[in-house]
Amino acid sequence: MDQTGEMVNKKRISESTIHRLSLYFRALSQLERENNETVSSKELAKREKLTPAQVRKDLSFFGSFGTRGLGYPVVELKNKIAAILGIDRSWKVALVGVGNIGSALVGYKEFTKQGFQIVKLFDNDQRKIGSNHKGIEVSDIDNIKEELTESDIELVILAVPAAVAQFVIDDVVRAGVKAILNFAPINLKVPDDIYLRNENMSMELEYLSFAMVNNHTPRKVR
Amino acid sequence: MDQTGEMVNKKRISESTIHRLSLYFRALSQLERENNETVSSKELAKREKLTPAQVRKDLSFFGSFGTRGLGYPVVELKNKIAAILGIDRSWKVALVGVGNIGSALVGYKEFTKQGFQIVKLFDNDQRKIGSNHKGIEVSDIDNIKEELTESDIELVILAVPAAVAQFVIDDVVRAGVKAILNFAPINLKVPDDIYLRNENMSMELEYLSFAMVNNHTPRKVR
DNA sequence: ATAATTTTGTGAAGCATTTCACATATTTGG
DNA sequence: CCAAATATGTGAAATGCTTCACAAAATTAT
Ligand SMILES: NC(=O)c1ccc[n+]([C@@H]2O[C@H](COP(=O)([O-])OP(=O)(O)OC[C@H]3O[C@@H](n4cnc5c(N)ncnc54)[C@H](O)[C@@H]3O)[C@@H](O)[C@H]2O)c1
Ligand SMILES: NC(=O)c1ccc[n+]([C@@H]2O[C@H](COP(=O)([O-])OP(=O)(O)OC[C@H]3O[C@@H](n4cnc5c(N)ncnc54)[C@H](O)[C@@H]3O)[C@@H](O)[C@H]2O)c1
Repeated sequence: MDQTGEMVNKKRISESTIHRLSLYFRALSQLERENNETVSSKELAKREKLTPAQVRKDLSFFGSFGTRGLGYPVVELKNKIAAILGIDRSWKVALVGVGNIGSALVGYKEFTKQGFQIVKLFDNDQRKIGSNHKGIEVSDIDNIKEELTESDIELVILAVPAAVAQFVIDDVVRAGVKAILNFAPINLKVPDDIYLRNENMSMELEYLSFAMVNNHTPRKVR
Repeated sequence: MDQTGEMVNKKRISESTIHRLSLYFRALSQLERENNETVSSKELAKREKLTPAQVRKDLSFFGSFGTRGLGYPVVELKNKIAAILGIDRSWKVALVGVGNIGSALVGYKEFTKQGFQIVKLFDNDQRKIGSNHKGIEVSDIDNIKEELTESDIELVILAVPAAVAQFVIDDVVRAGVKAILNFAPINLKVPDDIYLRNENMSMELEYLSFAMVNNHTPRKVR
């Protein structure tokens, strides 16, 4: 370890590589359903609109999983990637803000399949507190600190209005949660040791708008 | 123009720059609400966790909007960025798939504020066709070609199950739409002249999972 | 009016990511 | 069993993106 507490010699993996691992995982799941034993970097690349070299380079950061002349074993590689991404286990998730978007996310099967289980809901609306969504009772946001602290929830999805998002995330952080996915269109301040990702749909619409107005030729889609 | 029909000498603007323009727009909207006349690249950067140099470089691709020693005029810059992004106008949008996520998106105020107006809904579920969501009647997907062709809709949000997404997008493309925002977790095939963006929430959760498991220190949040 | 301060705009340098290209390993076909 | 074909893994080159650093311009202070 060095002074910052970081592993020395541990290669930096880029955000793009991690995102592509998700794509590989998705393609491999499909290949498995189609009963393919092996897959080449060429085929894997084609399925996610990438290049074969990119696929091989990405995988090479984590080991060598293929056989020359043959390709990669589908199921084995899928499991390896799941382990790398940390989705070879289940994560308990709490969702804060059971409104339009929050309700849509509760019970989204794809999350559960990937190991993300929403097991707790919070809101501050008296009409919602105590009500039941997909078998989960909505808790009072005022109890979030106690309820999260004594739970094994490590991840929170934040789906509250932007105006209150900073206050709510402060509570979430105080409750000891280290990873947060935020849907509010605002730059939230959190301590350095918290992993925070933002989902910003307007951004993608604006990208499309820009592309149309400017006849933009993107290097690639995302 | 060169052989490909592209403007020659038109600088390639990176995807990252375009996404940051959205962030600048958002920060400038807030600065306007706070009655700030001007803002420096330093302050703008701070508000979106970027660097001042990045802000200035991004803006410099499109012109020189600031005053040395003073900064950028808030309202003027906001309008300039809106024009660059193409959101200084209104875009008519159709949404296909009025399910969990689709319903959440209909009537999401933030979209309307940025000029994206959802004016048409499509579904294939007989129970939903004819019903009313936020004042919009749900149309039958079977009529999409005619209804879109004779409309001024230029953008489609696709919120149907992954299993049918390719068929539905084929219909959307045939109807002449050139820009699509897709929520289904699948790589859709479209002709080269179609702008397609994918919104993939699992990817962000998986990124968080990877970060936690690997003690990942990201270069920056997104 | 002048000096000190602030802040932009931008080439150039530095850094990160992607693509190339090929040695190497393995399979496939005869 | 050998030759041809296939496909990985990876340094090196190419490309792309971010940060640096500073001249130039404007403001602010005296
Ligand atoms: N609706 C969409 O399609 C959409 C899309 C993208 C992003 N978003 C963002 O997601 C967030 C939620 O949007 P929405 O449309 O679901 O809004 P919503 O008003 O339907 O839901 C917000 C929920 O948060 C709850 N809430 C409010 N204050 C709270 C607090 N202090 N503690 C706990 N809960 C609280 C409300 O009671 C409500 O249930 C917003 O930030 C919005 O900008 C929404
Ligand atoms: N629910 C979520 O939170 C969530 C999050 C991220 C992504 N997604 C993705 O968004 C898509 C929709 O998810 P959902 O949860 O809203 O599902 P859903 O089943 O609630 O909604 C899908 C809607 O599409 C309609 N539909 C089905 N086939 C159709 C067709 N051929 N033409 C037109 N409409 C058709 C259905 O009738 C339904 O109303 C899926 O691809 C899903 O993976 C959902």
